[in-house]
Amino acid sequence: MRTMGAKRCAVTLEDVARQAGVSLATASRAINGSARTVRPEIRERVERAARALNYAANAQAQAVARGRTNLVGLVVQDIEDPYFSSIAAGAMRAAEANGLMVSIAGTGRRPDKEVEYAAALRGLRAAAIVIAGSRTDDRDALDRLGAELDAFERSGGRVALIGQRRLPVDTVVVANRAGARDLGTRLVGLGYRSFGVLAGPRGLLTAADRLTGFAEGLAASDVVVPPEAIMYGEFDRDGGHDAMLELLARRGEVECVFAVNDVMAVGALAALRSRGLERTVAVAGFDDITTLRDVTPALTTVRLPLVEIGEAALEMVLREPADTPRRRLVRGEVVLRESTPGVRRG
Amino acid sequence: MRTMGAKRCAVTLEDVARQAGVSLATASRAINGSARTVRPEIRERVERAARALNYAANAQAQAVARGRTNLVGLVVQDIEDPYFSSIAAGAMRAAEANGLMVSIAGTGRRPDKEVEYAAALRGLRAAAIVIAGSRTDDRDALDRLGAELDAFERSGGRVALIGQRRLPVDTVVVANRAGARDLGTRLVGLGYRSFGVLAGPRGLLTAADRLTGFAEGLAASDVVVPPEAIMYGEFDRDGGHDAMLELLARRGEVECVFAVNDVMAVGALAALRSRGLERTVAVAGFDDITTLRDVTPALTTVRLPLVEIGEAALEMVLREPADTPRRRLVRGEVVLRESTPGVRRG
DNA sequence: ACGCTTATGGAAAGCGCTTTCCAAGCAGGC
DNA sequence: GCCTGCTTGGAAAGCGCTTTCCATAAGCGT
Repeated sequence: MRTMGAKRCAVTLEDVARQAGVSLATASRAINGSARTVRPEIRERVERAARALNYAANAQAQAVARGRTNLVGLVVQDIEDPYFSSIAAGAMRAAEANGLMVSIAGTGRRPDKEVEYAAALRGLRAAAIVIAGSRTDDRDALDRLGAELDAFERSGGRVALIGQRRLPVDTVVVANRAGARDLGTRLVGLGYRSFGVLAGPRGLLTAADRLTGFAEGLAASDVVVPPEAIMYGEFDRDGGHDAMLELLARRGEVECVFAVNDVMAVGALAALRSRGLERTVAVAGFDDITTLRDVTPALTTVRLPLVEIGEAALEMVLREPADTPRRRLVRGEVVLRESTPGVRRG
Repeated sequence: MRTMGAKRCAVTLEDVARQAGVSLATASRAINGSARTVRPEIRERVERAARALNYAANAQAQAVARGRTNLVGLVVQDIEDPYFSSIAAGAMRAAEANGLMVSIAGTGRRPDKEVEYAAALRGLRAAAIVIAGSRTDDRDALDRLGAELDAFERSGGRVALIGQRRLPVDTVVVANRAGARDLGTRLVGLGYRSFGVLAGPRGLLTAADRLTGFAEGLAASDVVVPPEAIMYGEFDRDGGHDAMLELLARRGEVECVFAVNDVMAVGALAALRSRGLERTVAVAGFDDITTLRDVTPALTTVRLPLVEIGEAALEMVLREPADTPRRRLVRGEVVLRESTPGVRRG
């Protein structure tokens, strides 16, 4: 661990107190808020001194003395991914509204990094941790995360998870399965009968839930996705692109493809375009990423209120802890656009 | 400011020391690194105790005692904006490589928020601040930011700016003007003669630089953008969309439109599409946002290595301070795609 | 005038660490 | 055997705050 070398030589509260001609205690009470009151005249003097010296209270020292922080940690997979950056934006907005600073860490989709950062945040005595996580099915990583979060909670911190509903802590549950089910139903309603799915990585529960839900939605109308039309791959744009090409190579005749997230769907669209098929094969995604709203053909998808999800997680963590984990369910809403124009069957 | 209520009751170093049967000093030396050595046998005992108690050193207390932090602050306008989230990703990557935690704040494009967060980070005794900033021409806000950063540096912190080259601190300078100039030149080379510009907000220097550079690029070939074809507006997707519509309403005949960033360009494309003109009017953007690489027609733009910019800023801030501010120049590279197919004249 | 409550300033004891400063133990050189 | 010098553990003094706990002064009903 590299740390900075410069020695700090900042203005301290003692400097302020001396300058104002009062005691340390009084200065503290006047400036940094306290149950005790200070005579207005003196408070004014202290404040003036602080301003003159450009005093900024040492938050670390305050944290040590008070035994609490105004720092919350947010752990995401990849801040560059619009899914996570929207969640982060929501969390940051809620944090700001509550006077909290947020520290963000990116795990690069490695579950063990989640544990590592959780430990770091415990060290920082963060007031809370929000993990917008991997939803892996790696039992071992999950257990270690659970243990770490447990230690964090026992030491007085609060925890909320987004999406990950397998740990006994407050969670914002995203109805991936229900959303995908709705989508499947609507697509069948549009007349599609032959489907492919770009299913993302095998171990990723989010992806698996969406696949399951989608299959359920189709099954309600007795449509099935043939196993060989389910292509696994990466969860990103290139993953969608490559999976699409492979699907095309394997089975030419699909009418409609469901990519388990928008970014993959866009990759799929690009792949189809490269074959001149972008108006022939219908494509649907999931998430309704803002930046992707202007692709052509406009993407049918399931809209998730990502910013609100981030806010909800942070607000959850701000409330008094409940004796039993809370869940807050967030549903997605199917948005049909031109990428699934529907079939006219003769 | 709202803070968490729970009192912390975490394992302390004293607990570890007692459990290991050594003094506080020894425990500290054994666990948290020190110049002094500890006999291997004792160190082992301490480490085992720490593990048994699941000890996590209180980073706040360490910071107070040591007088330094491993926290760096990153101030961006809007983490949801892919421009900033890419920069953040780069900065976070570099931070992680150096064992630093990063705290991110979003200003929502309000310059006074930058000052506010800089002050908060000074309070946190952050090792460094990186501001990916507004580049406003608001003199007053700039002065206050300068004063705050000055105080921060004097108290031992390091500062780097991205884009903002008006303050005497280390800066990653983005060659907006040169990039736009190149773009202008290339577009003229493609045969375009009649241009419009979607110029973003009036007070935003980034936007202004890109406009200026673009005009210079055209001027080299004696092409000018008529003032009434320069549309000001918001710096986002809707800003581009609306400005495009207005431009269309005002002057029907432009061949090529330059939007000062990609997000606006996509908005413009959407506006054109709504008029059936997306293949008639050429569009160029700036930034080469990853998520936007799959729009159709593929967007001609100036590629900025955003992730590297974030990394560069963080690395700058990690180096020993120089007596005179460093600048690191980052140039953009024109990428011609189908949104500017070129004109066949004659 | 008296006791009693209430307001308000200061001294000092923490908070959980790091880092002197001391002292003890031990090897080696004479 | 004594002094020097090195290693290593512990006591204690901070780091910059907050928050008791005290002390003093003022307000006030009787």
